Amino acid sequence: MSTSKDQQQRMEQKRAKILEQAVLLFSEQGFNDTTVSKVAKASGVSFGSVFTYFATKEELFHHAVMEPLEELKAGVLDFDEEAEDALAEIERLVGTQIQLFSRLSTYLRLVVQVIGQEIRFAKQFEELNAFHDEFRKKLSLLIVKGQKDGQLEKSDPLFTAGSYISFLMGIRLTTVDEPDQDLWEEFAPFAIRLFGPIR
Amino acid sequence: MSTSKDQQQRMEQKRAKILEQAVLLFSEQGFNDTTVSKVAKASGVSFGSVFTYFATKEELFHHAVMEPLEELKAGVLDFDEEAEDALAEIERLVGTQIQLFSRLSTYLRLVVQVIGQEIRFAKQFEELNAFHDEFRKKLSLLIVKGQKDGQLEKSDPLFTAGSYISFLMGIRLTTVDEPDQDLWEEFAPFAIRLFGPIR
Amino acid sequence: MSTSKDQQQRMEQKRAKILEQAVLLFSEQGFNDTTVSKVAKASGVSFGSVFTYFATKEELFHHAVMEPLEELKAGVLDFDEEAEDALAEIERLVGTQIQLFSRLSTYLRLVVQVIGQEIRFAKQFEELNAFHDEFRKKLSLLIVKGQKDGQLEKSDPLFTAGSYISFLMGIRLTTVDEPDQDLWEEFAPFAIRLFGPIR
Amino acid sequence: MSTSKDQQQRMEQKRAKILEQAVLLFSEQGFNDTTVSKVAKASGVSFGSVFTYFATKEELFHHAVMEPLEELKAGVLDFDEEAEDALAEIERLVGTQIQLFSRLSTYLRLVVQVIGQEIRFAKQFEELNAFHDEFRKKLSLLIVKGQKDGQLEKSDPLFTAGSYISFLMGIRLTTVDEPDQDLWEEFAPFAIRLFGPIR
DNA sequence: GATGAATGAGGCTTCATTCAT
DNA sequence: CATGAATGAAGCCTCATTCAT
Repeated sequence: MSTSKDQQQRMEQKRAKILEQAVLLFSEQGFNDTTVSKVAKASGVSFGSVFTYFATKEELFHHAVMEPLEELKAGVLDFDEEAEDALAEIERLVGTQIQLFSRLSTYLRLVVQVIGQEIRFAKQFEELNAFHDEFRKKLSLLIVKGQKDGQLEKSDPLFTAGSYISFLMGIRLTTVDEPDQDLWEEFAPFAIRLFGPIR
Repeated sequence: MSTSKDQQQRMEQKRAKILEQAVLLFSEQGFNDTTVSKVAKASGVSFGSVFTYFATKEELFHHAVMEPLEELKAGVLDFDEEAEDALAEIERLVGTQIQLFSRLSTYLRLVVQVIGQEIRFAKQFEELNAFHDEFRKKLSLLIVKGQKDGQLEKSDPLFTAGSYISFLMGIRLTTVDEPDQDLWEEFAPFAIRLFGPIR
Repeated sequence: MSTSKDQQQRMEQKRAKILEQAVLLFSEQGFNDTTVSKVAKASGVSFGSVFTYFATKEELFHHAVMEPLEELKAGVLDFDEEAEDALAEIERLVGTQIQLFSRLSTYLRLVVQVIGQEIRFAKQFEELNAFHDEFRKKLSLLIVKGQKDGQLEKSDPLFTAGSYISFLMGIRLTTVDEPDQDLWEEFAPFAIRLFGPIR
Repeated sequence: MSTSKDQQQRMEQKRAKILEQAVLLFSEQGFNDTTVSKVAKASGVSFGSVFTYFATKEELFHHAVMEPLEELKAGVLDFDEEAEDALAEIERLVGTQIQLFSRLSTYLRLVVQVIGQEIRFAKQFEELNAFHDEFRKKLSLLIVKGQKDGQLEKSDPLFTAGSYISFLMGIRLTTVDEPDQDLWEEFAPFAIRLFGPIR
């Protein structure tokens, strides 16, 4: 065994540290203004070491966008589209997701960059888009149920779901991060309004 | 008289052409990936001429962000916050503004960039933010009236207005531009829901 | 006319100067050890200016190999393959070409590099090889005539021509440039021996 | 006895393997384009191990040039400069040496690199040059004898010997390695012509 | 002795800005 | 005012060498 477990662990941590700082810097300063040197400094790693873990800056960016996506996916898709009480499930899900978006707010700023420049970041955009579609479709099933049960006003379910996602992203875009207070939660009632709850 | 009116007019046109292409390129490729040379080529102007009209690239960007803002401002603030029928005015305004956003969709992509990197583009961000505040405040007056008149459900008027703006920006962010069909209009009913219309 | 003749001429000269120094440095230090910075300094030009004239270092190398080739071609192919007295023509041509090789000795060191690394410099190698073939074929016509006329001993004409060229290149390889005396001319009699002159 | 004979032998083999691959890679790709990592991979040895056997890349190159030189020396100097029948000895020696050059063709490509950049590889060049001189001098003794005995035409013996060596190196330079057929042998008659055999 | 991660110097290339014509 | 060549700072990436395990 050439590399001990210790060694491997330290490398894993280093890689994680680099990625973490990369997400932060990319999200704040964008791809171009985030130099590899800045990432190295922020991670407490030498310039060259960044390339030990990520072959190119492009690849570093790719991983910075992709790896946290898994957590986002898990959190966002964690609802029951066949829930007995559709409206209640929607209310629950909105609360959870707004919290999630608030927590991942740094990462989401990075997502905004990718979406904002689909051509430049085509590869990453495609993946995000696929996830967007998946989410929208699953959510619209729940919406359909709510409408059938008379809990929600009629409206195209896909557009309804899309509106909700746009709203979430829009908040991310227009809300300045304030560490002390959390404004995100205030938006939950409005999110629910988008679904057209009856009563 | 060294510069005739003709000359002046030609220069005015040149400047406009450069700015137009700058907005397009900046919005598609971001600040860094948009080189002065690209702008020159796209505008059919010599490389050096760009600097005749805009002293630095930074200044070019500044004008690209600021000058179209006037049109946006005019369109967005063009409503009567003391309208007799607040809900009707809101419905009208939503329609108008969604059309406006659809039309200025290229420019708004540029706005997204600025908002997404508030630190990098602090100066421009501040101006956009000021406008955001102005819009929010004026709109909330109308919302207050609607709530008083029993046309709208109760909710913090500033947050309501903010939700609406976030929604608009969110659509801009998540909607891929499709030249042939206009999806924007589909979102109008959902925008109105955010205001909590009664009945 | 945006660029005056003067301007154009100065640029032409600058380009020539850069190329000249590039040939010299590439031939002495090889592709990798010749940095663009060295070329710039040697040419009395700023670092960036090299890229005004040659888009990449690779391109600079390409031109350094290709442009002087024309002169070499002209000089080397300047003989009459149907000459009445084939042997006399060969003796003349050997003298001329040895002088030419002596004169172009710097450039030929560069040619040696290309041939020595056919894979690395595949594109340039191919061109040199094509020229090699052309030269060999034309020369072998003259050799055939000399053999028919009983002036030369029998031997495969293509190999004979090839031997002669190898010999020339071999001299270039093994002869250290001595500015004061010219050793090249001493090799002429041996070159002629390769053709197998009778008497 | 910390290192057993077994251990020593394995190390010896490892070293040999590294050197062999180094010769191959240096000859094909040159000094700079041959990275230590490539050599390690080609030798089936870990990256760091290369430095166990050769302190620096420079030293690895030095040994790659120097060690096979011994075999070349032995083969090339293995003739009797006082042979009874000088011409017969020359004919024999040419045959042997052409075979040798054909066999060592990879190594000789490396030699070409060193000669082609005498300044960069001054140290190695000097050694090759010393050998060149030794060979030339010994060979010229045989040539002198052949001329005295009326077997060879008169000509400066040192230049004659030098011409022969240049010819060999020239073939190495201009002949593309073809694994299946051996073109080298075809050049033997021409090599002999350089010595000016009478009859 | 073997391994491969860590380091940072150095090279190519891009590009905003300057300025002579 | 228009043009585009000249400049050099700054960024990404490679790779020889070091060294801890």
